[in-house]
Amino acid sequence: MTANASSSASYDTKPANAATVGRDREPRSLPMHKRGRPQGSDTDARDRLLEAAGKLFAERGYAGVSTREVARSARVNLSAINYHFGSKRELYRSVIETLVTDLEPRRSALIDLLSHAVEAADGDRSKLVDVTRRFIQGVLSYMLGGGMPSWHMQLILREVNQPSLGFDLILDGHLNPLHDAIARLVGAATGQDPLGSSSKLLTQSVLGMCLSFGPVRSVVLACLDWDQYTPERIDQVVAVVAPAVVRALGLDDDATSEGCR
Amino acid sequence: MTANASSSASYDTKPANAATVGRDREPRSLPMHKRGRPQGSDTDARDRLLEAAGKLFAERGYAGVSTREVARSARVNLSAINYHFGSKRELYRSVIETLVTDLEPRRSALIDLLSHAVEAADGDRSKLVDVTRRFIQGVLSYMLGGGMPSWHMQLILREVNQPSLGFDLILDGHLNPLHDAIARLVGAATGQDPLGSSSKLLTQSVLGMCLSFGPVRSVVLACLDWDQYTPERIDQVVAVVAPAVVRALGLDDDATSEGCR
DNA sequence: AAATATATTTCAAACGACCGACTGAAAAAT
DNA sequence: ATTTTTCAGTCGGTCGTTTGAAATATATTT
Repeated sequence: MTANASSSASYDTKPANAATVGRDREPRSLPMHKRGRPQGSDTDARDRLLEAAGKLFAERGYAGVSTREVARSARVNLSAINYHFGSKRELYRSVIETLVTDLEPRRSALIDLLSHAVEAADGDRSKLVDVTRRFIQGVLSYMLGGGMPSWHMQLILREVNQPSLGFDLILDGHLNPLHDAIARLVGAATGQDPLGSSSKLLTQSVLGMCLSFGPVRSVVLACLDWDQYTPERIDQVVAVVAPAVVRALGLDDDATSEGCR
Repeated sequence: MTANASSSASYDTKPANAATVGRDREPRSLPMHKRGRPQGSDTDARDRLLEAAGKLFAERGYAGVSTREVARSARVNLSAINYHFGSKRELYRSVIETLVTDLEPRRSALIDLLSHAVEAADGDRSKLVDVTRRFIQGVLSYMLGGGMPSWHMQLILREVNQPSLGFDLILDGHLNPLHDAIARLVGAATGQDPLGSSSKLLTQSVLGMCLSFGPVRSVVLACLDWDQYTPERIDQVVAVVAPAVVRALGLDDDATSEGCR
């Protein structure tokens, strides 16, 4: 009956409840899109719950959001939460899991860009400069541009600032792979071991330069008296940050930009 | 004068007995804990409440902490919260207010260091390099070293990430003054207007390089497999970040370190 | 020095509101 | 027939806040 049923509750006579462990629902018919109640082209209640819960949890934190509020925001009945996820905690865990999964394309795109380009540069510092510029451009326009629901980064930062459920998921599934890829660029730029602590620390600095414009945007906006990011303003940020990162990585010491003066 | 704001109604001619709910509780007060005001040697309950509440709010957020928990953690009776602050919200506001006040010495020390040193450098780039190094050293050892309760920065970041009560207090009272002072250094280093948007954005980047090691420390620690910061590790961080900031500010382009090659 | 007043703190209990979780059913789409 | 979803509750618990009282430290006045 209950979707939770962690201990016993093996009612074999009853038809299986939907949400067992994880999102491994695995219905037999692949093309089965929607069964049951929802009419027309409306999306699944489960998906709506994940979306609404993600937004609310990012805005106000796990404890700051009630299940009733999530259900109302998702235009779904309260019981649907326990039906699909079993508990509020499991809902939160699923939100993080879905988040890491949804971020996969962007993440692997950035990682591939870095890995291939760094390898292709093969020590050519002007090419490394170009890689760095494109990487910063990609990261910032992703984080600041409206291409993705803005609560993604907010939820990540919240989990990073106060690790709870899902920190390991985010760390292993998202942050560490990104970190390693950037560290390869850093290593190529500094000539040091990408796995050494110096490279890791410098990588963290570079990441911090980007993060300060994304999740911690409130300070930027308040300081510059901006109400929101626009494409022009994002370009402005990129125009400042990208050269700063290039310099921080020591990639401008030879005749790449303006030469020695 | 009672610390409570609203409730006037001091004495209202009500006979002391026979008015309340008729609970006939015999005194039976076994004096395991003395009632009333404790001896003056102990710090007062208001301070203990502010300290305990700050720690808890920083750890788990406003909604994640109950007033009962704050009272228990401060070893203070629950009623003392409403006596001293009137409500949980007011307690939180007072915590932020006290935080900004307590940070005053460190803040003004950093600001003075920057203002005077930048003025004294008067364009001398090698002196600016030195200022930058000392500034980064000061910020990082303050944020990472155990010199101050670690929940300060955590609470600030929380408020910055999700502005609520106290965001304006923190912004106007702490972050903006610091930001302006750093912007002066940035302006001196780049030769641009410290009040221009380019300087402000670069300042934000520098701040981000430091923040990523402080409030967002969980990622650093997990990535480098550190359990905590030690003095040696802080030195290591400074040794990486300070030169990176110097380079990001473009302060190493002439004969400061190794010269043009 | 004694008496008094005031401010601080503890105590036990209660209030209504909300919370997460659960239930048993019915309805609708597949 | 099965699965999804809504509905209208109920359960025990916790929440923030309030109350009335007593006890004690400190300040002020006598």
